[in-house]
Amino acid sequence: MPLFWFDSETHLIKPGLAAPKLVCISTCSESGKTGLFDRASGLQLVQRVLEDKSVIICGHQVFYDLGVCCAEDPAVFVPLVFKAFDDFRIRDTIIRQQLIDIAQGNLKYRFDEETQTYVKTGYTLADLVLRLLGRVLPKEDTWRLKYALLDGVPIKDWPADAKKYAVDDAVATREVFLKQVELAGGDVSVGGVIPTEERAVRDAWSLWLMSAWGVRTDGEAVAKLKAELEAEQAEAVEKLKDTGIIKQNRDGSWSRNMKEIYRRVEAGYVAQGMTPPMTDSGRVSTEYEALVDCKDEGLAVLADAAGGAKLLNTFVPMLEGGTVKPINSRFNCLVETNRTSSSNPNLQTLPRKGSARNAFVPRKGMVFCSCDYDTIELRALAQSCLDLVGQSAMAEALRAGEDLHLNLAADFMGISREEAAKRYTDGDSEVADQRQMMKPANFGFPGGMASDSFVEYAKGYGYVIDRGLAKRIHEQWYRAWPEMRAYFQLVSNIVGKAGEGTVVSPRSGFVRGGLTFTQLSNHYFQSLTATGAKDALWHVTHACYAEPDSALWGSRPVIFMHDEIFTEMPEEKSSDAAQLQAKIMIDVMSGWIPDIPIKASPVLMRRWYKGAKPVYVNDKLVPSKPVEEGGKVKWVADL
DNA sequence: TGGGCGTGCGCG
DNA sequence: AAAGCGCGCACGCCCA
Repeated sequence: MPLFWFDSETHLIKPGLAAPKLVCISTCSESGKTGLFDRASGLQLVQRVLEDKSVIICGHQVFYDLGVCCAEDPAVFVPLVFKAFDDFRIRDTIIRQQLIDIAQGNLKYRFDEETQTYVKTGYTLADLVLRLLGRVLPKEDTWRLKYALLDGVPIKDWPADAKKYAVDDAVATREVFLKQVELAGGDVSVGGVIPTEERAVRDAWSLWLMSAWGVRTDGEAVAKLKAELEAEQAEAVEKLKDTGIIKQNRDGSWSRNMKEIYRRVEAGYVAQGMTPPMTDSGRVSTEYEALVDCKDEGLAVLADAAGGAKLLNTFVPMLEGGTVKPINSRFNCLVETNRTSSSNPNLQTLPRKGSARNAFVPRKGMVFCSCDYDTIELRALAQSCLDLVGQSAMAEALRAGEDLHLNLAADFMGISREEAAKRYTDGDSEVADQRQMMKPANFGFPGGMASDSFVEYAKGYGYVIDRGLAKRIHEQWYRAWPEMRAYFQLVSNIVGKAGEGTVVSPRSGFVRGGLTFTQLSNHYFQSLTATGAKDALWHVTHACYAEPDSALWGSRPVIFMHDEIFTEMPEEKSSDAAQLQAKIMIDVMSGWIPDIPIKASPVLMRRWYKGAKPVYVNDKLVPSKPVEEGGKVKWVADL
């Protein structure tokens, strides 16, 4: 298949405008022949190339360029672009390099031969040209950010360096691509495929579209949240301003005085005859627990105010932006585990407590659909055990429809699993509490956690236990899931004496290197979950954008949170759309985790509510809203 | 004044 | 024998 490289120059990206107007298209053929085309002829050319099923299309952050074309003429380009992804005809030099680097454990930092030091790994075109080709791609003082000035000017009248810069990028992308084929030991004649890249680019396209569509917030809710948080902070400042714990800046704002905080934490522990907790680098810890446990009145106030301060400073400005223009979080397709990340702003870490999530609202005429997988990482773990060690009690329990936390609680209480199940459904609070206490066991131990660390980990779930109890729970956990001994043995063998290993995931083919024992323990189930969830996102996105007959047509994914797809749906078809989304998610994940039942159920909302429960009226899924009833939250139809 | 770094914490 | 992971972000300190 012939390869074709292209790059676009555009007007600038602005908040709320992820795909700005096109100025020109530059191209490079497999033989190295270059071209430079104005907007109209460039679009025609890209269209022809997309239509030609014999061509593989490559770019550096190619999703941006494809998105720009789609924005120029959606009716023509959206179906063509999806078809090209369907046919695995798109390649991206960033994705390729990231996959190569993850396989070698070099994604974030790598050893630089020239300087003999570890350096941060970069992925701009200039970074890759320098690293792979050993030459400098001029980026400074070029036309890069100024192509809007040439919009409408015939290319024959462009300054020579403006033409050169545009073409150079396409040429450099080709050279980088070919070098990558070499690095990966591949064959250019079959497209130079790097393991899992063909799916990765589809995933990345889904995530790019999600970024570009963006998500809105509601002005009233944001203003209310901001006012509450500001009042709370002012109150804390009033209490702390004369203690030395905080100090006033020139502009009147207040900052923590770390020296005084360190001093007080230490003094507080010493006064109780204890040694203060330390950080890894030997400094006195100032985490929440330390601030509370040192029994210093002022630090207790500080500890309480910290959450609100973070909410106010990190999230409120972002939420305010969303009342004016869509929030275009950047979703990154690949981190070391094959999971995704989100930045500017990070929508994957919005606090569950507080009201930040409640500020998000769907666009007019739309409702939100949230659908997440039920205990998916444990299901992925069970599948991994079947694949790697040939058996899994966890898999059997899941196939029998049992509750993994409840099973563990029953074992621990010395009662039968049947009895525990009955008492739990009857609302027995002792069983419910024991079950709750087993959650950290099921979530922490698979990653290779030791029972001593479990004491701290359980604290986060609200359980204060001693080392002896932690050890007993750990042993109980091993008895419940005996395959985990073989699992850790296998992990240990792979990591070996060197303390570092490389693995190819059995189902996805994803390659990751430089793994330590605990990293690998987590890696198998985390990467398998990520593979399935991203693949599900691609199929949901496909239905939304490229399948006019689908119930999902016209819906738009807006946030992806590892095991959850959050979507905007036209209200009139939202019941069918939501149920189709859930079906796609289950079907796709079942392809990756075929031996374990997969569960996911959708819920509709007119605002982002945490923990929302689905509400059905006459078999139709309708938007849910919470109502307080005698101190309990009940979910009712929001019509 | 600005970048680098350590710390702590949000989420899954 | 021993072993939670991995993101992004803000703050405050340090050093140039």
